[in-house]
Amino acid sequence: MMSIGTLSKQSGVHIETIRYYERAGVLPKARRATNGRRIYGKEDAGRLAFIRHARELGFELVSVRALLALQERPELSCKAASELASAQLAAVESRLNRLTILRDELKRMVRACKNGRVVDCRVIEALTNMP
Amino acid sequence: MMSIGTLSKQSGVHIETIRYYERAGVLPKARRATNGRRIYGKEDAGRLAFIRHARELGFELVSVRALLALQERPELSCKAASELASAQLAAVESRLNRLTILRDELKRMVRACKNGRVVDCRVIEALTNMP
DNA sequence: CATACATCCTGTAGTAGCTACAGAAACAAG
DNA sequence: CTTGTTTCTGTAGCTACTACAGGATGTATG
Repeated sequence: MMSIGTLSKQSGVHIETIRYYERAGVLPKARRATNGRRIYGKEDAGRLAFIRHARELGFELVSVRALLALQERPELSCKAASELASAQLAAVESRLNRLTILRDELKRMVRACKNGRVVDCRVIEALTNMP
Repeated sequence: MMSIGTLSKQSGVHIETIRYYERAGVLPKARRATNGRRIYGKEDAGRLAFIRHARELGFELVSVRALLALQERPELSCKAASELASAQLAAVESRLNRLTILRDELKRMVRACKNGRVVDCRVIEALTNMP
């Protein structure tokens, strides 16, 4: 049981953003105290942290909702859940591949620099022609 | 040497977005034909594809500019380039870690489903308490 | 109890990064 | 020369926030 301010501090998400997420439907309508203020439990902090990570990883709110749906609809058939998860999995693996390539190129540059050599940066070539 | 339409088809980036990138300064001001239309070379397609990948990976345009700067300023000292690359590298590795965790959880769910078991989804827990 | 200050509320407006459309000019085909 | 496509500039709309304004409520202190 905590206020929106406490939740904000705990999750690192701005108060305004929390209210926005409620409006946008990625957070459920918060329970209200008798004075009208929003009250949250600790599971909300988890959900919020998840949304933040997913957003930072490049998923839009539509995809975040899809991922959250996996968590919150145990009545979903195995098949439906698996299809949802598979689709997200494909997107995640594609990102992973490209991030790995980018990382390797950045690493190469830093390493070359340590050896005192002039760096030639090929981040563009590295990512341009991707599978 | 190609028109904005051809570049758009080749790169998969909308014409309007290409013009927006020029305005936003992630693409250089395009050369113009005598009739005023923009002309591009094939290096522009590469740069554009790179921007698109970087954006999909969750980098904002400010970071994209930083990455592009690495490529396009050979006059940068080894130290400066290395610092720029290191900073981006840290951001990339953080994303890689979280994406890997998310992927493993999605894989686990799909696998459990194949075995006919009811899935319990733990994507939230997986990403909530991250280093 | 009164005053002060923090926290919350709703609502609206601003920002980044696109995306879409309107209206005009230029080009290309028949 | 007409028709249709492409491009131009400019503006308006969209998503996902972010930042206020103005008001109500809560808490701490003299």
